[in-house]
Amino acid sequence: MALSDRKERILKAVVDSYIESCEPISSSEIRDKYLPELSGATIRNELASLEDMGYLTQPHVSSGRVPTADAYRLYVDKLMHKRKLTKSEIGVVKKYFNRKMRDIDDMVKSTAKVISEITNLTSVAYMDDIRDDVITNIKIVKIMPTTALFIIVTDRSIIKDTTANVAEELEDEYFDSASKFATSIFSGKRISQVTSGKVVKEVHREYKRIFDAIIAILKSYEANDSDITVEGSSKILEQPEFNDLEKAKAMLAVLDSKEKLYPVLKSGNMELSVKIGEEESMPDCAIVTATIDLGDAGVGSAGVIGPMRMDYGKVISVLDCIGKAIGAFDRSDENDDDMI
Amino acid sequence: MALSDRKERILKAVVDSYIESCEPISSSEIRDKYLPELSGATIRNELASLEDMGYLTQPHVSSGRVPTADAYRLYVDKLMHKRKLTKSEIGVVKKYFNRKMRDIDDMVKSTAKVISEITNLTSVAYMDDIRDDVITNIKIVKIMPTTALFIIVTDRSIIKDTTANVAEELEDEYFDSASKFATSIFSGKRISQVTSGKVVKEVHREYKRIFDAIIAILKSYEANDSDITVEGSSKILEQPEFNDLEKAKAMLAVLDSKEKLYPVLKSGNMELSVKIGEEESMPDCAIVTATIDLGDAGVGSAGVIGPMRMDYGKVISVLDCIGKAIGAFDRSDENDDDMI
DNA sequence: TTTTAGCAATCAGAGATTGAGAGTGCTAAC
DNA sequence: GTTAGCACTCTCAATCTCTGATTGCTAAAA
Repeated sequence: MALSDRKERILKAVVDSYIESCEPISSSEIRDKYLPELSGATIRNELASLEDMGYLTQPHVSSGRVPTADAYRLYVDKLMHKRKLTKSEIGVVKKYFNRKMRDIDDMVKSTAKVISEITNLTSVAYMDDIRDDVITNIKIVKIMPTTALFIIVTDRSIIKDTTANVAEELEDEYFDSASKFATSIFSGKRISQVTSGKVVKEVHREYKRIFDAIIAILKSYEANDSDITVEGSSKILEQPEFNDLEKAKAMLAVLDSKEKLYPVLKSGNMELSVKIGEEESMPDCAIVTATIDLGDAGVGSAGVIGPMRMDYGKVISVLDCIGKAIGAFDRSDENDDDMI
Repeated sequence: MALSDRKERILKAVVDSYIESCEPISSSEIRDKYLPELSGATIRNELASLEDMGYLTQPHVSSGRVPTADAYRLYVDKLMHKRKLTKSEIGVVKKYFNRKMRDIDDMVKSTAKVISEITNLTSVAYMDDIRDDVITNIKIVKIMPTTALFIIVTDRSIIKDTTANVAEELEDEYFDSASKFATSIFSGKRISQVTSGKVVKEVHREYKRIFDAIIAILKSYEANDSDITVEGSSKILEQPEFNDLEKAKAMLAVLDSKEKLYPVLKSGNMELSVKIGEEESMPDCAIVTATIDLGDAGVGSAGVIGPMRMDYGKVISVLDCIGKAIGAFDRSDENDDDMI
């Protein structure tokens, strides 16, 4: 059942207004600020009808209307205007990405930080898990008398893991040949194959310990919920809907705990996912995430967590812009004249 | 001016009670629960005297007494009983540390997590900065056609930094000799010396780009305030003193921002530091931190941030216990039979 | 001199009451 | 189908009152 054009305009006015002020809006306010060609009574009739259809509610009988989750859904899918970022906002993005990134972790943290700074919301960023990565190269390097560094390169990321407990008598040459052998065995295999024990079946006497170590390392990196970065969790408190201390507590408890956050984030796997009021652990919240391709560094996701009443147009534009900025960063890096 | 024994007992009763209940305590409650041999009137006289001396205040005239920062100071320094950890608490610590630690970061995060879990307070942990580390070994490894990994080993930690933009034609042998040469130049030098340009003065034509890359990497790791781990920041909201939303916001804003947190934590450099209400950015808070020696992995600090009204005895015991657990972990690691 | 009992005085906090203001739904006219 | 007008409902803030907690002071007792 499609809404009439007038109903849509009124609904959009309600959502726009509520996003801006977080106050229920009255019929007269809609007339004054958005639709002066209609009378208050007409708007009231339409509001009552929209309420019957489930798009609006009233906190109490003598207050204005407030959008429901359904209204936000429709708003995002159909009514909303995307808005362009301002110069200064683009400047902020550039500031964050026009510098040397130390590693993936640095990249993820910067991404979260810039999103939070521009949107003024709590942001999240994380790399996709590495189970489906395909191993391309393994190197083992002795860096201290009894310590070796295992470097496992995949098609999408690089794992560097220090392991102590190396016999002193093993020399560089041993690790060179172990590296070559390990590469020959593991390369082309998915990490999930390796950890499930499907790759190493025969006993490779000489390198058994090395192989065991590699498998142990990969296992420890699987399903790694601790790699979610959350930025600006205190910003959630700036939102009027979380002025209620109990709600604020519940919300922050989820943001604080990667275990609780993991299922909230990892469920959708789309280019752009907008969840509105769908998460039980975060009532009245919306979660907007986008896939971000870091090129060589891997694929991850980033987004924001905020009240349903968030500026979706801005948030989506920001995620879009950051995706592009990271792409540009990747390219500039390759054309850099810092080549060694 | 030393306090009489009776005054100390009364003061200790007030602090103990306030730590437990966060309620102002009245003279009659002190008598009933702590000092039944005294009468209410006598206690009232002493309370008035302690108030004159600056150890107590009254929220309002018909309420009980509340300790001041000075009272907590005296309590920690002199009156407090340290308390032993329970079996189950020690069990929690063991659970966290009896597993393979992936790297320093993993270690720091676990430390923060276990502290927060046991004390039910917000915890922090971080590694000391690396400026004074002495370089012992440098290795450069080609891991992809145009990407090299720089490994810089110091006396206290290991830096692993991926750098793209390597000319394809450079072979393993080149990096082997570059590694050896770099080690010969840099080893024994402090990182601060290298980044301030005091080491590389002559132009080493052949390896200039390599050296520049090393210096750039070290610079990016200096003064690294982003490596503070905060755990359980939402727990601060469980404390009654932060039921005031404005206070909670201010507090969380500091916890959220590593830039603001850095000066709070890095000022004291003692074995055990107890700051009570000394930080402007965190009024009514106490910050307890202890130095934690991770052996090979480096030296760091960990502690808690909470209301002045915290269970100091427990907190200090926990930090102590964790210091020991990490020491034990280090040793067990060395005697492990997983040796390669 | 120190301690204690008793009592008037003080003040916060919880309820109850009130009035103003906001906004609606309904009805009847346009 | 649209609009003006009005009675009705309900929240919110302000005000008041009452109760209970706790003190400091005074004067007597130890």
